[in-house]
Amino acid sequence: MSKTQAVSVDSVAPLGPISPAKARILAVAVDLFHEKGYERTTVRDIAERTGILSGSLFHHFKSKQEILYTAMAMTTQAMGQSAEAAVTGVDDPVAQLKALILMELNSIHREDGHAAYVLVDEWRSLDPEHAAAVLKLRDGSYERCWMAALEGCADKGILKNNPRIARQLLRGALAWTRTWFRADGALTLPGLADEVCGTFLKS
Amino acid sequence: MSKTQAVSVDSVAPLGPISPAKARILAVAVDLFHEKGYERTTVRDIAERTGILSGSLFHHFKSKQEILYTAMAMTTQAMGQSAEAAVTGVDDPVAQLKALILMELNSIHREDGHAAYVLVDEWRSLDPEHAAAVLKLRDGSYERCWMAALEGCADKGILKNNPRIARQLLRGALAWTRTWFRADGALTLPGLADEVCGTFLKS
Amino acid sequence: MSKTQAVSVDSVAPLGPISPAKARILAVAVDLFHEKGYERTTVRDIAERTGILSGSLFHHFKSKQEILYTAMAMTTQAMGQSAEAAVTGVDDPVAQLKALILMELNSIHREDGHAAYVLVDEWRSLDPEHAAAVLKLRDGSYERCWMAALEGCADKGILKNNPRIARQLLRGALAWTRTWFRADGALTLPGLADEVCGTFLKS
Amino acid sequence: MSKTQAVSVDSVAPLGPISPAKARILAVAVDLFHEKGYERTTVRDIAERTGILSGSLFHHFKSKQEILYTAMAMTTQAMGQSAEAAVTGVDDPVAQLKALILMELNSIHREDGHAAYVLVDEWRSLDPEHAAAVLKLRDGSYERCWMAALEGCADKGILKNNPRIARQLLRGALAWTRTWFRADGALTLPGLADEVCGTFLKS
DNA sequence: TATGAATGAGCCTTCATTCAT
DNA sequence: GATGAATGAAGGCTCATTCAT
Repeated sequence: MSKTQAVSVDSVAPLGPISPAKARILAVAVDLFHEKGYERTTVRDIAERTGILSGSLFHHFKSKQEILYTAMAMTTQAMGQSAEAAVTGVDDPVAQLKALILMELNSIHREDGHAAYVLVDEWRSLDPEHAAAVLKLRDGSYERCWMAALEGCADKGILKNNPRIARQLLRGALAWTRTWFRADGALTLPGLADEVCGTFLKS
Repeated sequence: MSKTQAVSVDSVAPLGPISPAKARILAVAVDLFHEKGYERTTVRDIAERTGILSGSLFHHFKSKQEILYTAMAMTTQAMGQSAEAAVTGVDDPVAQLKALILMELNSIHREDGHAAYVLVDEWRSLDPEHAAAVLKLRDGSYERCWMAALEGCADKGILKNNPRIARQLLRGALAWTRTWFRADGALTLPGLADEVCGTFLKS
Repeated sequence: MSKTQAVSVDSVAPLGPISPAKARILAVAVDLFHEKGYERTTVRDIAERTGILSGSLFHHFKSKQEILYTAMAMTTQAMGQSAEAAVTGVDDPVAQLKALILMELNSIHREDGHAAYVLVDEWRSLDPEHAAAVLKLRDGSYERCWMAALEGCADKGILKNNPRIARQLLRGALAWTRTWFRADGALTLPGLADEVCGTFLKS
Repeated sequence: MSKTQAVSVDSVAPLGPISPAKARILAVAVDLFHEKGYERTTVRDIAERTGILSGSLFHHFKSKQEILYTAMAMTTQAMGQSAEAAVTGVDDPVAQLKALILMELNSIHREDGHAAYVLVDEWRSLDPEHAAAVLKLRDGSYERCWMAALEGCADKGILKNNPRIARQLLRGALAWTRTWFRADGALTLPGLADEVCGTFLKS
């Protein structure tokens, strides 16, 4: 996917250090993007909820777009690290897969932030250059973990689909849980993870 | 979901007759929404590509929002009819499920319009009242077909998941294909439909 | 006043014959202008309440402005005739004055139309040329009657003010009654007319 | 009048502090409303004459309507204060009445602003809620002064009419002077005030 | 005469961004 | 770093008027 992009990534500034002020702005922005969407969230909304004035935002980010990009890039990095952590020291590909599914579900449904939502829902609001930069981050780490686990399962002959296709079907199915899943007595996040894992593996 | 909505649907005008002019505007709008998203599409964009002036749009639709609503409602109705057609005369629940999966994939990937994309991607741009009206349309027909097929499979003991969960996982997985699936020699739409169907059924 | 206007009246078409259709449109327009004001009344409002479509209005009047002008000019003419009728055969200037005051009050407060309101309230919405034409109509007949009565009173030494000033004070006082006077047991229109007349004459 | 209004005043923001920028905008707006009327004055007109761009207006006022409301409310307050000042320390009700008449005429005909014109002429352009708020301001102070003076005259038996009616007739007569009175050698504002006062009192 | 789609200028308002203080 | 007034380009929508049918 990213290989077919003709867009240069060089013009996108790398993720600099995140000061506490920046972090607060990002947290607010992510919540707001989740509530109303990027386009309908104004820079004033973000400033107001952060407790500063709109002009001050631009001392921290040079544009609204950069806020979105930073949020997505950070989330991507964080999820990459979570993925690495989830599979580190786990040899069994089935266990790896189960861990990754649970990790992705946790990212989506965690209560203290909506960064993973934004990563899916606001993709189209990201400029092509920024999108390419985020994709590059994602493919480097997060997706590598997934493909390793899936290919491990395939090698053992227990994956129902081709690993590439399985990955895409899984991604869609998991991302969509944000619209319907609510933890309750009957179904917990780990329970859902097990169920999804079982679906994609031969029983 | 729709049951917990406090929003009244009564204020939303029912879908009136679609004149040729309206149909042309809708087709253009759907393409544009797909290309750039609802928010970034201006009424002037729509008018220009339709070949009329922006003021003329408002003879046919009383607001930009109504264009979105009409497009979504029409697509929902059309998909409901396609779903009914797909299962009519088919008794075997597995065959029904296969037909519905293929039908949904066809809706998403048809070349002459992007209405199904819009139905998924622009959901958040729809006012609560309009959203409730569309949901009502969808639950009445389209989702009923799906649940009948899935429950049929479950009754025969060959569905891997609870029907409700299966439906949601399937919906996410299928909708997401819009971002990665491109028909080529190796994988056709019916081939993908078979593969997805097989994933969710015990082999 | 009209003498100092440099505006030519020639460009304003004289009042042609008023067909029944025109009359109905005018009646509706006057009511609407009274309810919402000229600017806030749309040509579609007028058409709708008349029971025709907006395009059809322009077969009867060549512009919205012409509707206003026609309504004002007709009202002016009608009030001129009422004034002539009120003083015809009356010799005593005090009786004339009383009759004119009552006539003006009746015009303002009649129940079957709001033409006199419009004449006062929408003056500023009238183009200078049309305004000059209406003024000319008014000065020719209506105001002549008033001045004759007031000068008659002055000649008898019973008018408190200079006739020109008295006329202006009276006009303002009477026009303003539209905002506060409501007929009830205590105060009728003839009663008010008597009271006003008494105010401006030495007792 | 205001008692029969069902409109709540609570939703109307109280008059905040008037910054110099706001004051300049208001002065310009009032002049423009006087020249062309509220409806025909565009926010671009106001901005241009103020020397700013149209977008900047909305830093100071949240809508065009709020500009009108603020102008009217300020004028109402100012006239209330003028009225209090005019009668303070004056015991004789005739002198009070004379002072109030002159004060009202001065407000209407002052050369440095047309606020009092706007107060009368653009009443109908004011939203019902804002109108109720202005009425409340007016009845609290301005009208109280008038009624006190008129009732004082009535108690002495020298007022020709019932005080309520006298007030309304006076208001109409004085407001209308804006259309015809021009100070010249023959008639000055104080001269006119005397004349009007004499009209309403028994000689 | 009536219709109603189309016109196109114009309106109020929003909003990301800049910059002097 | 923070402020908040100012910018100026759009944006959605309105509306008097025209005209082919």
